[in-house]
Order: sequence, then C-alpha cells, then structure tokens
Amino acid sequence: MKVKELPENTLQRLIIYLRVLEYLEREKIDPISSEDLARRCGVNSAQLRKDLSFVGNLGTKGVGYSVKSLKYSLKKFLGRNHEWNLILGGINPLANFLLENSQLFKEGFNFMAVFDTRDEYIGKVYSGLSVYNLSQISYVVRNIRVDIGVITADETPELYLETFLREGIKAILNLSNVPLFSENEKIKIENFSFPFILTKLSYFLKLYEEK
Amino acid sequence: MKVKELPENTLQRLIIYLRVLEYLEREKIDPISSEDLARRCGVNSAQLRKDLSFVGNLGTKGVGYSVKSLKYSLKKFLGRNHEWNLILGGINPLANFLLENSQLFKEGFNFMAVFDTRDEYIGKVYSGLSVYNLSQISYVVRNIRVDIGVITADETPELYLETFLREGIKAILNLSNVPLFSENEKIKIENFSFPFILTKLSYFLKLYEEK
DNA sequence: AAGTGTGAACTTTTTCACAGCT
DNA sequence: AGCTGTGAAAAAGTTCACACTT
Repeated sequence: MKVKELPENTLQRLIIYLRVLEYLEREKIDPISSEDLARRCGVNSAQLRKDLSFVGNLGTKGVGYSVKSLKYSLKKFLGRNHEWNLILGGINPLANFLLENSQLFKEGFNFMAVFDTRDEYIGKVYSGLSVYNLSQISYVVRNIRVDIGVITADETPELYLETFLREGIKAILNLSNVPLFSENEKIKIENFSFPFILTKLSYFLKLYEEK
Repeated sequence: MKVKELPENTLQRLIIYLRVLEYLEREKIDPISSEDLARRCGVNSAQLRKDLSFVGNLGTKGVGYSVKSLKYSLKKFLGRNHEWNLILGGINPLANFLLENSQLFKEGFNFMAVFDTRDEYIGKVYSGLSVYNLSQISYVVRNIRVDIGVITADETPELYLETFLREGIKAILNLSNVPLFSENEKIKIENFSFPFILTKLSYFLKLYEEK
C-alpha cells in the first residue's frame, strides 16, 4: 500500500492508539488484538487495522499486536521519537501554564524562548526563559532551531503568526481566540481554544434537550 | 432539507465560522459573501454554503450574509445563546488556569464547583469555589443543574468519568492524558490534551523533513 | 483456531455547476 | 449582475468479508 496520503482522521486516531498503548504498557497488557485495542479506543476493529496499515505491517496473524513494538512504530511514524523545539508568543496565564508544564517537556516538547511585544515584559525571565521582543526574533532563530511556534497572545495573534512564518517556522499552534489560516500547503496551523471545544459539547446538549 | 444528522466536521467548521464572524463584527465588516467568509475560514465557498444550509436559509441571494444575523443564528444553533454550568474534577495547574479564566465566563461557561479525592484539598476554597470530595457529588448535583463535567485529574480520570456519568452528566471534557470513551450514544466525551495537538504538528514536521 | 491485512462494497462528505431569487 | 441554496457528480472514508499467515 502506502502512496495514499494519510487522512486527517486517521492521524487523529493514530495518536489516540499511541496514548492507549502507553496505558496498556503501564498495565502490562501485551500482546493485544485489533478487536480489544479498538474497543478501548472507541473505534471498530476494521478501522483500526486499516489505520495501522498506513504505518506498516505491524501485527502477527493469529496473534495480534505487540504493545511495545506497536507503540514504538507509532511513535516513530508520528515523529515522536525525538525532541522538538518550541517558542512561545504572548505572555499570559495560559503561557505560564504551558511553560511550567513538565508533562510537555517529558514528551519531548521543549520551550526555548518566549516573545512578547509589551515593553514591561521584555528582558525579564519568565518560567526560566528569557523574554525577547518579537521584533528581535531573527536573532533567536539564527541561534537555535525552532520547530513549532505556539501563539498564546490574545491581542494580536496575526502579528505573531506573520512574524513566525516570515522566520520560516512551518508548524504553528494557535491558542488565541481567533482562528488563523494559511494558504501555503507547506505550513501547518492547528487552532485550539477551550471555548471552541466546549461549544462542541454545548451543541450536543442543545440537541439532546430538543429530543 | 434538514433531517440528516450534522457531520462532526461540519460542526467544527460552524464553530470556526462563528468565531470569524465575531471578528468581522468587531471590524465592522457587514454583509459578507460566502466566497469572502470561506477564504477567511480556510474552506471553499460551496462547503461553507452547504454547511450553513444545515442551520437554515440564512443568506440573501445576490447579496450575501448579514454578519450580525448569521452570527446570531449560529450561536443559537450551537447552543451558545445561553449559559452552561460546569463542574471540574481534579485540582492542578490546568484546573487553576481554567477556573481563573474569565474568557470562559464571558462566553457563558460557568464553573459551579470543584471536586477532588485528596483530603488536603477538600473543604478549601479554590479560585473562589468550594472544593468537595468527589464522593459527595450527589449532594451538589441535587442542588444545581450540571451541564458539563470537566476532568483535569491526571491520576484517576476514569474514576471522575464514572462518577460524573453515574450522576447523569451527559457532556464531558476530558483534559487528562488518557483518552476516555463511552459506548453510550447519549453521552458525549471530548478528549483534549496539549501533547495530542502537538503530535499532529510533529507528524507534519516529520513528513516535511522526509521530502 | 485465531486474528491480521486488504480488495471490494458501501456510506459519507466534498465539490461542481446552475436554477432561481434579489 | 451577483450570489445563494442545492441536486447531482466526484472523491474520500468506513465497513465488510475473507484469503492468508502463524
């Protein structure tokens, strides 16, 4: 197989499989069948096998999947077998939470620098990282590899986006309340906000009320 | 039309449209064509019109959509025209961030109570809310309507899920690192974590490196 | 006997293209 | 003339079902 591009939904499910495999490893469950893993991931087993076929031939017929080696294959496929360098734009409580969150560090996502546009923050040390003026980003990017730009700024997220893209950053996590997009195929932007995800639940609740 | 169930992707896009409409309203842009709005939302205009057709006949032929009234229709359709009551399970920095986040309050998501299982937290006041023992949830649920249960606990998210469901809560936002599922069609669970969304970017970066 | 991997069938979603309203 | 709303066509994604391997 291969050749075909990975569907977005398949990518999302692969990430879930990885998470559940990590759980199974802690619980010392090994091996596991597609039936059993699928049930724990809320999908059907044909779906799971088809999804995994994008990654490779990972199972043993008549037996199932080795939890350990499937986890390893998924990590590698998802680019989670090494570390990534992040920068952050916009100091606020969410930024603070992310910088102090050791879970992200444990999982290989390392914040390298913080940017802001407000004078009172520039030059300070924030959660152990120096705060730079956004206009000085070139200096930082010249010295360290930056993989992912995280935008937390509520005020001018577009400014951070433009600046990050101008510096050649290819992957953006936008956590502001305004969704951001790029026509450029070579740029990947993920938009997330808590009101966004809660609205998915509010729609469900409204629907449920009506019935 | 109508009759057909709303696809998940359509729901997600409707939420994006709403966000962008709020932005357009602030910018005093009104009316707007499907072409223009679609471009700002990173979708194609036929897609946008088809999505909106699930909500109703909202546009004016030859003119476009009124930003103000389209925003209103979407809010109503998404259940965002009134307030929702939330409870939170598991005290930690993420819980703290959510409880202190006035944006959620402004958008109609109100935290009513906090639960934990660790004695040292019970009975304390945390971000202005009383912390109850999870085992005493029935007492709280008897006195206030609870719409959404938010799970922040890292240690035993399953315990919070089971307890919330047992109390009849229909909508769950799980922010722990273990994805949770329910077979029950009448229960809606949204799983989110920062490592999850960053993994989508790491996959993209890995792919990009390979080419 | 058990359980994967995958073509083929089926279902859903997206895009096209244009009739019809303003 | 301009732009929506929507059937119909095309594309994409999911599920079935079974050949095949251990």
